Amino acid sequence: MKSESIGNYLKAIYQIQERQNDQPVSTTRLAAQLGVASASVTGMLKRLSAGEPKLVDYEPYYGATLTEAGRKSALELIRHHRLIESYLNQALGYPWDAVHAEAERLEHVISEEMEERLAAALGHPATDPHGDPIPDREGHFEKRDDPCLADLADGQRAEIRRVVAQEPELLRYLAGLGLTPSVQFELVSSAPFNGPVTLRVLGAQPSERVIGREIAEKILVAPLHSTITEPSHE
Amino acid sequence: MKSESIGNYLKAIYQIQERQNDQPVSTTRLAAQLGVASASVTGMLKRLSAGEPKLVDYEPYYGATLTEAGRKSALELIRHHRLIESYLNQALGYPWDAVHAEAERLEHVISEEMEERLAAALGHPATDPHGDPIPDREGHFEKRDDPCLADLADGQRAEIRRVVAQEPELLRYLAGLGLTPSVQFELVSSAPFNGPVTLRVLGAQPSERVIGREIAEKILVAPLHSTITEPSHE
DNA sequence: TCCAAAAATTAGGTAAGCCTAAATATTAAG
DNA sequence: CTTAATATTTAGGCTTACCTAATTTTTGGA
Repeated sequence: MKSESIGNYLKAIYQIQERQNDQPVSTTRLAAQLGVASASVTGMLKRLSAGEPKLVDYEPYYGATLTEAGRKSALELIRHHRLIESYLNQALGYPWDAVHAEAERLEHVISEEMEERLAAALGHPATDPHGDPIPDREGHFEKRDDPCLADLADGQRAEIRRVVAQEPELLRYLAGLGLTPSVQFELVSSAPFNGPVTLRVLGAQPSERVIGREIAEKILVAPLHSTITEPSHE
Repeated sequence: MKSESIGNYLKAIYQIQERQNDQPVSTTRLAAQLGVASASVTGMLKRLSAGEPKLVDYEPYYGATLTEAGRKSALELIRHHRLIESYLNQALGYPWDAVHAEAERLEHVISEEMEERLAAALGHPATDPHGDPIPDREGHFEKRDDPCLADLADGQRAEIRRVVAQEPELLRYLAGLGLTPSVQFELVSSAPFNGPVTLRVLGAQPSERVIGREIAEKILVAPLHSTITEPSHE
């Protein structure tokens, strides 16, 4: 990687593109994600699209997309990040809300050797503590399109697969509610008008949880086959 | 730490001062250690002695010494470095010749939390894989003044305490000879005119080793009480 | 279609850290 | 004690990665 800054741009472009079906990323969006001024982004995009190797395709006033080389670099950083998060959590006992910040700095400086050793020590895990998939060394990973908790029908059972968030406060809140990957639950009800979502955590006492819609959309799940249909009251 | 570069200057000044009884460090010496031009060093020394907090005392044409604040920062980095080396070696199975390079980058980015967790995971070790002492969080550590292997008298037995080197080739060479910290040996002879040093590794088969004087001076030892006096031939 | 708001770019600046070349200080040797 | 060699600093430049302010382009509504 040319520099830490360049890596951060590539990661940001990758992540934004991922959320918007590979559409070009706007200057403003990137600036917001990176916390820098738009003018700085314009400058960097020019550099990235001019340099050798070309890391992004950039069309002024239109947007930026990663080239294959840029995608490769972004995924390598993401692999580093998620392996480090996993390692900090599993080997060093970090709580899941603290791993992101540490990984954010470490991801830029670890060697290929360290990457390999971390992966090996963890048994080559497929996901990090938040359920985010860890790309392999070639940048491949299973692309899932899990529905979010808010998409479930009332009475449906599901397992938490992934929590799309890194804010420590939110993560601590969810951990406090027992809503972490691999936990199973049954959706009780989704209030209308984007109201709160009520669910029952299987095997927890007490089991009922009520969370806001916004948060429910950040929890990705895998519906379970054995759906128990509750008698509907109306 | 203000920046990675500043950290490297502080570490370098500390290490040079250590080797020359806290005497002021010259621009040229620092430049050589850091691999930068002398003019760059002059510029940085000005910054370091002007900034708040003041990290070095700098007298143009005379030299630089660390202030108490500079020493603190340098020792924190050194603590990071040695803890990381130890961890890489013990927990991740790195060979001792590979830990330095990785630690050199990681030392600048780990948090206080990670420092603590590494130390705890290792049981708060006193030395790193090369036998270098690890300062505690306050920057305190036992200052020893171990003699080097070349200082021993013929027939004297000793234990290797520390190997003052980070070049991978040299470290691999020594590991190949079985000359690593805590290994015990008996000095057979020190050839005159700075000639090679011959020794017998206790409990090794074959046990005889012959190393150059220069290398022998990088191996610090602790003489053992039970000295066996060989019959002197002349 | 025209025009104001929003988005993006250009222009001009800053700080960190490096560089080379030129100037100056110090030191050591005759 | 002078001078040549060596050490150090100053002067002037470069790149990266930011910034703010001004300008230009695009877009969406009346």
